[in-house]
Amino acid sequence: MIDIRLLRSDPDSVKAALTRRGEDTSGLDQIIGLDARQRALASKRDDVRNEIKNVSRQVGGLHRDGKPDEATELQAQSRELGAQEDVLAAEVDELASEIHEILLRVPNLPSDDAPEGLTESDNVVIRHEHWDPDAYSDHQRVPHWEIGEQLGILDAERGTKLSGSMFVMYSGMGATLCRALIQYGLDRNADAYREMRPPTLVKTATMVSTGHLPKFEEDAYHLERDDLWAIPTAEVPLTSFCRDEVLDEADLPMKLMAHTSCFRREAGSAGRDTRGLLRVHEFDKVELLSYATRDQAPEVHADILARAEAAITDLGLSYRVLDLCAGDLGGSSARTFDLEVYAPGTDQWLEVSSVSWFSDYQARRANVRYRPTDEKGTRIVDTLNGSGLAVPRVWAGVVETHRQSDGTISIPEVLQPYMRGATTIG
RNA sequence: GGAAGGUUGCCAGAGCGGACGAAUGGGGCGGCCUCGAAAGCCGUUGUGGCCUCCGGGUCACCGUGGGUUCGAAUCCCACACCUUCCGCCA
Repeated sequence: MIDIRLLRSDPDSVKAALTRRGEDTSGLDQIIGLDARQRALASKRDDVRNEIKNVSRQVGGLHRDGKPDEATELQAQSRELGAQEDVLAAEVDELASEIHEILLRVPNLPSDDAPEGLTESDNVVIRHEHWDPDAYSDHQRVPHWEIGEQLGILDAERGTKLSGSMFVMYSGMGATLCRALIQYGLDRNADAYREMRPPTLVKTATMVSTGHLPKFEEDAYHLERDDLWAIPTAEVPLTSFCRDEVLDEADLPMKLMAHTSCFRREAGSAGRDTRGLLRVHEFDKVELLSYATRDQAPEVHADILARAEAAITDLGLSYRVLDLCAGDLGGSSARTFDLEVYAPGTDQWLEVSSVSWFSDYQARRANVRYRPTDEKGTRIVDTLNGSGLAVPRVWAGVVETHRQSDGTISIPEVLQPYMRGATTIG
């Protein structure tokens, strides 16, 4: 959630920032108007309450002093004030919730550093790593779904039989490779990130905190009977890990990581990139997340990005780094770098990590604060996160990149200890 | 799923209709004492909103949401969560 006080004091800069996203900012004037009315009425309501308190105190005193007649008189007066208060309070509450509803749907202000632009095509490729377009041989030009079928390690048909399209089943060494990637993704970050294993089903409030609700309700699986949501990423439970808590500045930056299943309905993307592992409803991912002060945020952002890159590099994969333009940023993000692995078999760049800085947008929703060591009061933390390793697309990248001329796959050295020492698949 | 008990400030814990934003103890912070420390003594110590002539004023918050009342931490109702027991279960 953006800070309504900023909107109040400097509406033009808020509008300018949101315009960079391509947002329609006409709703903001509505908020400003509602906010002014809300505050005026609230102040009136408080005055009435103050009066009621005073009168009631006097009633108590009169009873003690044995003057019940005078007390009765004052009680009538207070009752009248009470009626006024009810009317005012109802109006204030209604305005407040109206403002809150609108505000929950206003996206974060993009960082000044985020590139100008409105669509995917305006994203800036800031670098390519380990990539040489001419370095690939014909035996690497086989899409992973074909490799998976040839080697019996990916069973798309049965995945569909069990759960429908865009659900997959890994088999044999394919499943082992999944698990290896997960452990590899966790172990290599265990030096600085505390491993967590949060619930995969969460309450509505938990989804609201990250910004996944109410705006993106269609993208999430909802278990109506229990009013629980299947998390689309571990970012959701980890961001709410410290919800409604006040942290010590000394504990920041707090760095957490978790492997979870992730569930996405992918509404509106039917028929797009649906082959193989490019887009699936359920997948595994290792997520890195941090709570930080505003000053610490840039360093943490760089750290998560570096770690995500190193994990891919050590798997022998090529990738590129994108700086997302203002218009292509996720609603909660102020700045995002995407990592895209090059998959030679499908000849596509596959997004495997989104490393984002959310400023205090998510933490204001989640009410995560910290107590600065050298000043009074509390401040809202910043949150940052990124995929340490997203299994299916990395799986695809590994299988296509490391396919050898005999059709087998050579397993990257870093994964071998997690695969019972195996060096090849097939 | 059933039964009982519980939820108060940083922690423990009192309060059970009126001077309670909340006793008392512990902790933290500041000071006195001391070469220094401990002990002791004194003071101080929640969060948030709005307004502010920046001195302060005012409102809200005792699990959450409603209700009763002139007045609710205190009474009533519902719900959530925790603990224990029973049932079920990997």
